[in-house]
Amino acid sequence: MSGGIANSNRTRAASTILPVADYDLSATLSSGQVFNWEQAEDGSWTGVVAGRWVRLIARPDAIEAQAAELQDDWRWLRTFLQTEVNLTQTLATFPEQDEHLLAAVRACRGLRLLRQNPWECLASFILSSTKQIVQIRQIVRSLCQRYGQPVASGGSDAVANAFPTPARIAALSETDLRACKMGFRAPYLLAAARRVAAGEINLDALAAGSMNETRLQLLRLDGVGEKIADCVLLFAYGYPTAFPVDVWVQRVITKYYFRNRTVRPVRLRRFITEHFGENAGYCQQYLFHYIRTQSGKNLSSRSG
DNA sequence: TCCCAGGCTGCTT
DNA sequence: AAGCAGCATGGG
Repeated sequence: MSGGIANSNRTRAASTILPVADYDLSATLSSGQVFNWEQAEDGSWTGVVAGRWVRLIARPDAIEAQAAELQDDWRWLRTFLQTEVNLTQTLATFPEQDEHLLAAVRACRGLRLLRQNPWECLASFILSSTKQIVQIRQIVRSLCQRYGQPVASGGSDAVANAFPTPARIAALSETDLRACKMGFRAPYLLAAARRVAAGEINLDALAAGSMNETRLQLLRLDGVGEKIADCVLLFAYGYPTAFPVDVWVQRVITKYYFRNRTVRPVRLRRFITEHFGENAGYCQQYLFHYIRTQSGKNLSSRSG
């Protein structure tokens, strides 16, 4: 379509500067949304996005990106990082008069929601159940190193590995997957990969449906319940009201908004919808990251 | 040693 | 409908 003449007018480079204010790259990449990013000694982060290795460096009001190869454009990265989102406008939609959420925003300002590939997100969170984030990272890393497509790297390593495709995983055995230490989650991941690879579930087409339609499709998968579905709806499909409730979020909402009294699921859902509003998912990520990094200790069930 | 982890499934009440 | 054991594996 676009011929060589058009391309020759464009700047092709292996690095770029993405201007963006209010972006805490480290908080964002370590906040339990993604599990396949590594931070170097110098503070830079490396990962694979849309099949391309990339190094990210936080700059004042910008993110510097270095790829392994020349790039015609950087939409794949801007989409992933969501650099066009105006954080001030998003935060302005948060509920006023919520001292706990305000404290989280003060402590974690610059935390962002990413826009991930649906398969990688779905597979990662199938592997997440009853696992600590550090362990999820280990499993995902192992899965990528063993079965992911090698891609050219600009770092000290010659290659990096993309997240394995549904077809690649579908061709493996449960034993192959258990070698990545994913335990009882192996059959769930394998079955999901096979159904996606067979076209029984089209993750790309789901983006065209409503949030509830997409949720129902995700819930058809064995090993995927409310929480994992909400993670995929929020982190991959970008539905701003999706609100994953894990043990941490359950704990913090019970403590902050219900005086530590037990809350039935229906009531909890109603509160979340009415209180957090149009960007509830963003609120959730701030609360989650806040309690895990700042005041997690006084929320633990042992001291609770 | 014991409890817990960005849960879900299937079996009991 | 709601409660609950079991599930693999590793961290604290």
